[in-house]
Amino acid sequence: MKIAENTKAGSQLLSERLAASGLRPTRQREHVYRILLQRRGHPAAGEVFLRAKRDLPGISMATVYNCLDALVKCGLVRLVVLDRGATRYCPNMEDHCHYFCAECGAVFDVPLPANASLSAPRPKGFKIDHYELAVHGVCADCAGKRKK
Amino acid sequence: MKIAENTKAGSQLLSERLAASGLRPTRQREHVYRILLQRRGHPAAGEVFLRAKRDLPGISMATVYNCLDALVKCGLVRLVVLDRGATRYCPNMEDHCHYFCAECGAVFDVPLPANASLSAPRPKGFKIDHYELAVHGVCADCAGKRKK
DNA sequence: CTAGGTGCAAAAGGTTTGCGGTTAA
DNA sequence: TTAACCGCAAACCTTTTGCACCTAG
Repeated sequence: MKIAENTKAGSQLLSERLAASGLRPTRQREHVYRILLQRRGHPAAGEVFLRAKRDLPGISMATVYNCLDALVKCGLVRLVVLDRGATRYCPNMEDHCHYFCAECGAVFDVPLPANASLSAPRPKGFKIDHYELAVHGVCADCAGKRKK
Repeated sequence: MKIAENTKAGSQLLSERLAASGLRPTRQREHVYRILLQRRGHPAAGEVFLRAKRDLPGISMATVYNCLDALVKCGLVRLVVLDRGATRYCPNMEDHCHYFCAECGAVFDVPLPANASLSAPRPKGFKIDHYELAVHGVCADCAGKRKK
């Protein structure tokens, strides 16, 4: 199933999901969510803030964080941390892993096979919420540049 | 093979590995490495700093970061980021994943099966350096406390 | 001797917090 | 009406940087 990308479907999904978590839909949250959907590449809060300001000149950084947290809380967005730098946000909730280029910081989503599951033993009593698989390395572009 | 834990073997391994990366062995680096080996639980730089000060009262935060980076560079330690909080450091270089309790912040190492490998397609030309698999959830202790 | 490492202090990010004013239900 | 949310600014914490002094090879 494709992620809702047009405005109407996106807004409605957003409202429902927020409501389900006891959160309100607001112009800012809608905007932040749309930015995440449009911009593949897993932007960090700072980049989301800059883009959001284009349409909502008054928006503040604190609000961006509030919106991102709300989206994470209602299950529409995942938080992705890959290095010591800023946290990124990923609106793709399907099972996938992140290929991360340590050189340029690019992130590529790669879907995981439907049957993917962890066969390793788990700590006794540990309640799993979700997995996060990151593959660190160098992307094709950077590998090319490096040779020169 | 067990990780070198006694002082002599540890020091020697450390010297060799540092030298192999063109880095010098120093009292501080040795100390930081030993702290990481002794303290399971993947401490962050701040905690390493506090422990290091007990024996090396003059050590500075900048040096701790320098040491940690040196250890990462020479392949003795891995950097682990799990949330928006501070980066952690893991001296276990065997294939394993991290079970992370979102409630108390505890981290449990779980070895991966020897044949573990990723069957998913990778982005064209991407050169893989290493994987990082994190399982987010709630540990047994916290799950227990939560019920009350 | 000298490149590399250390300690200090200041700065640079990134994220969180408190508070008065605003808004969705 | 009112609890939730916003914008602002300051605080906070982690990490990086510049520089003078020290040390391993």
